[in-house]
Amino acid sequence: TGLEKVPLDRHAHLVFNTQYQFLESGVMSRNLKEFAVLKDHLGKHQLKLTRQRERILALFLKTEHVTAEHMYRSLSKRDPHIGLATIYRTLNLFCDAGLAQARHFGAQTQYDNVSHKRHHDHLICTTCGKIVEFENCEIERLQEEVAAKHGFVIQTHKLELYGLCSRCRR
Amino acid sequence: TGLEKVPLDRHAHLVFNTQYQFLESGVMSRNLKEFAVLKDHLGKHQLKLTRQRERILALFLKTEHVTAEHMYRSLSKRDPHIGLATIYRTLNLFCDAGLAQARHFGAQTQYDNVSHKRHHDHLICTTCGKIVEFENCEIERLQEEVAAKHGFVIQTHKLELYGLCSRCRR
DNA sequence: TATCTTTTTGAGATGGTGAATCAATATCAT
DNA sequence: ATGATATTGATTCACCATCTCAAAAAGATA
Repeated sequence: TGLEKVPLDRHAHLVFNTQYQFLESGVMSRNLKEFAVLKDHLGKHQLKLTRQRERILALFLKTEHVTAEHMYRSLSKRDPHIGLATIYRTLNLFCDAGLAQARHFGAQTQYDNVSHKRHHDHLICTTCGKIVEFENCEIERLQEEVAAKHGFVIQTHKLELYGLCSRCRR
Repeated sequence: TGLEKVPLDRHAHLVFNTQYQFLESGVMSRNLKEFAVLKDHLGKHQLKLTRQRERILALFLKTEHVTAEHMYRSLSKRDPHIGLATIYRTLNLFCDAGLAQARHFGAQTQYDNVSHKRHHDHLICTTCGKIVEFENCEIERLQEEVAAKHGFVIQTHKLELYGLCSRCRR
């Protein structure tokens, strides 16, 4: 799903036509940074700002991670004719723009809001299914170290520890 | 794909009938430990040892990670009528037995060989899909520490770092 | 070993996700 | 306002993994 298009070199003035009034201007003013990132990406790749893209961004920024299906259900309430394909396309666009990140869970794809930097890691009991969330700075620091050693820059991570909780061990 | 069945309490003698001769005994003698784990799991859950399960295990143990499709192609050469469904079922069985671990990458599911502990963690480039395997004892030690703090004993874990490799960052 | 119960198999059907298609529509530079 | 270009959404499509079920195999029993 890569953008093959060569970036324009005339993206100095990213002024969009005033003909199109932003319906979600309230939401956007509270997410100026992300909105600017999107506009920048659109400008650089000769893409257009649409009502759908704006609405999808507004909803996307409210949550930490969503699936396309989940967004579809939410957006349909207001916008009964929004297409699921548009949501998939737009979420992939957000990935290209660096606002979102796709993660494959089971059969479904989750789109994480990159601006919510908090990643919670999980301890999962293999017997009773209990899940405990934790955070460990030291582990995160070591992860950065490992990544750097291999020339990577980390965007996000997933750490899951599977085992037996104290109750199930007895 | 959980096993709902209640474990038998008569699994003290896990002796399988000699009527069934292990076709892959050579391979199995080189993987006694994993084979024992499988037999133990089968015995505990009233499941049967079959030629297919044995062959799938034998091939599975030779590799570090496979997809069901990949195994299907390999096994079909010798066993033209092996079913893809059987491979999926058996790989999921291995996951239940703790021999394999499913990892969803893109649309497909990869099954990792857990006995290859040395290459258990992954660095994944979100742009080109490149995967680098790594190992870090210090991280594993901290994982144990975190788990202990919450009363858990770790059986296995999954650590995936997503980011940009050096090539894709340019 | 023969018999009997239970589990497993394999071929095909099914379900569900995400992407491709394309005519109609919207954006935005001029 | 106009025209070139990109986007939309209904639909179709492709793909992976699971489900179905009659036939076959495993293995407990005698």
